[in-house]
Amino acid sequence: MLIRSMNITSIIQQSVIEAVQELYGAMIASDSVQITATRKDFQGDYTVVTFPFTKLSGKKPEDIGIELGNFLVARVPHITDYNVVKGFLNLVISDRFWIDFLQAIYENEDYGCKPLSGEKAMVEFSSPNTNKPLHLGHIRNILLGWSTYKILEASGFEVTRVQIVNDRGIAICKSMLAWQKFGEGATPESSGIKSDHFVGRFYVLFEKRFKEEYKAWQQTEPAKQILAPWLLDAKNLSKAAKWAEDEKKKLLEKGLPVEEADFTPEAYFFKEVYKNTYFNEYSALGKEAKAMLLRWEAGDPATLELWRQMNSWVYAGFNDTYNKLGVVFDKLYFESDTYLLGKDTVEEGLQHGVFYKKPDGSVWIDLEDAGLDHKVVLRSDGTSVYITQDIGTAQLRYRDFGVKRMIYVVADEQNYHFQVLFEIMKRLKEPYSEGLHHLSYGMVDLPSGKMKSREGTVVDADDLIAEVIQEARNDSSERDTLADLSVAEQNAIMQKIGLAALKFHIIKVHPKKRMTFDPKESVDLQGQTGPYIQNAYVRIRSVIRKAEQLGSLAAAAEYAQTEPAEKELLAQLYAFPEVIETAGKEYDPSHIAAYCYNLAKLFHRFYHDHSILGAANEAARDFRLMLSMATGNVLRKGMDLLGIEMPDRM
RNA sequence: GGCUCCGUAGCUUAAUGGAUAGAGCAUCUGACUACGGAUCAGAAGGUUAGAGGUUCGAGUCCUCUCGGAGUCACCA
Repeated sequence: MLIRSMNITSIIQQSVIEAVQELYGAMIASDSVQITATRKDFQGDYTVVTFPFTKLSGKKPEDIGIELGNFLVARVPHITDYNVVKGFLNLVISDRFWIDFLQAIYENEDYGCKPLSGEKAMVEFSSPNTNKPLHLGHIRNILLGWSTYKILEASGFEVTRVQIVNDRGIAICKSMLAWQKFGEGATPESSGIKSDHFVGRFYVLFEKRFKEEYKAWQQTEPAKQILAPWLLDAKNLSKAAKWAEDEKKKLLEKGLPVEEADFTPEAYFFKEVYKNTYFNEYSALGKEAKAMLLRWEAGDPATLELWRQMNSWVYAGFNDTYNKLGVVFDKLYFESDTYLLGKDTVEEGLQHGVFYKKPDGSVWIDLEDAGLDHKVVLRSDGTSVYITQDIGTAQLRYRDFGVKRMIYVVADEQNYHFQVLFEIMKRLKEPYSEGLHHLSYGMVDLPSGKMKSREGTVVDADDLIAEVIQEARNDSSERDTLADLSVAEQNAIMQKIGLAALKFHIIKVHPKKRMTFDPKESVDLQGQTGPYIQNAYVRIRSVIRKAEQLGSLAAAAEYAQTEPAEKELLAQLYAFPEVIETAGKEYDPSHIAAYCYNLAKLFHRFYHDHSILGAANEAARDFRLMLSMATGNVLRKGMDLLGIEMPDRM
């Protein structure tokens, strides 16, 4: 009985340990027993690698394989046969085992998921700035965050979904100022523009006006006086020359004309070297924006009102995008509430010697023995920096929810920041410090190069979503499978297909890898795509609809001999819980994506080669129906873990 | 320059240290009076950036070189 409820691979593992002890008198650890699914070209279901046992037994790997094989067949009920190829012992599992397994799971819609364990986790994702709409980079972030939440939940955690909204600072002040100066009282309603895009336009407008102002200033006498000495330094000139070379190369690669661009040292100076200084010290617009930030910090009512107005527009727009992506949050943390947090902790840590104070009054931490650097946590004027706020926010979250695991979904440009943050939390002896994890993901590039919001080369999230849905619609119009449905029903299906294409295309890539996003490929509906997997599911639904009057499926129990295509499917279904476990342990949804694709592929092949409803006998038909139902459930669950919905028809 | 990450077919990518590196796209060839062809089967395409090393066994671990990215703020 116990054996029945245990995982077959753990049974094999345990049995191998016993075998090694009985045959060779050696104790081995369970992780030295390597068990994998047998490769397709060989006979068998599971493979034990016998190379590691050569030393302790003094025998050849082949002989060990034979001895272990005999032992396992004699001792383990469901192992019926074995064969040995070099150091690989291939074990054959009985059809009975697989058929029993299928009986046990085919109606269980939560197969693969663990019950709640009482442990709590938190996932922070999306976390946008409130000065412009969401773009492709946010989409990767959101998909990873959402999927991580789903996977952790399936792993038994109670998960809280949060974002930290960067709703304050100079960026939003730029949008506010541009609206105040140039907006003429326009609103998203009056202009008919989606409200977050509306705010984003003013951010862009600010940058445009600032550039014009800067350009004009460059012709003035003070500018020339600043430039002249810089031009005399040979080091500067060589830097400028290198910059010019790099820029020219980039243009050539993109096939853009080189002649029109300005690559003089002057251009380099004003573009790359002096821009920030100009903004901070000379710019009239810069001065106004900074003044606005000061008024905001001082709590000036009119400024706060404008700020609330602009942000509420942005939130309405964000929510619309989140809705389209099927994403919700349990709690929002606003930077305007949290940016002063952490200071008390630093003061306290200062007493305990975790931090130290420099003569100028700034407070630091020495992390050199952890392979890191010295890091400032309070400025000399006593105000806090970015990391101070993160210290306080982590503590606040622990107080709010009691979570011992916090996952931050943030791009890899902040790797160092999180290394430092987590090290600080450890030294502060926070009870959850071991459970902090940075889910770091690579930035998204376009075939034409990097996305840069200032250069207008970002892919907008709303545009992209609309585009993939339109592509699904175009493709569907060439078929007539949905003609009897209402327009609303058809639209709902198009949305599921288009989003599946987009989401799967992004989430199938390992998070850590920087990815090149080709819009043309993201709307593909064939091959290794979301719609391919949906299509397998739709086929299953269609068969089940046709089979509904058949009743009990009792004859499946009499099915005796499985076909290879069926066993491959069974073995893949059997692996589902383990895949969820791995994805959860590694915080890596791409495992689930690969799994779903492989399962769909196996099903498509099985479906093509074997008739389900027209099977030779009732036993085979019922068995195959069960197998289809189980596959459908797992596909739906697996895709749900990626945030992808399955249509019943398409 | 220091530190970190990445480099796999033309392109996008997969592979708890294990068998002949697995897919998809694109290219070429087949399979539709069909349980839904958004499918299936096949061909062709690889010195896993390069050189050493550890190991019975290396795409994976170690060292170096080359190429790309990120970071090294009293910015966030």
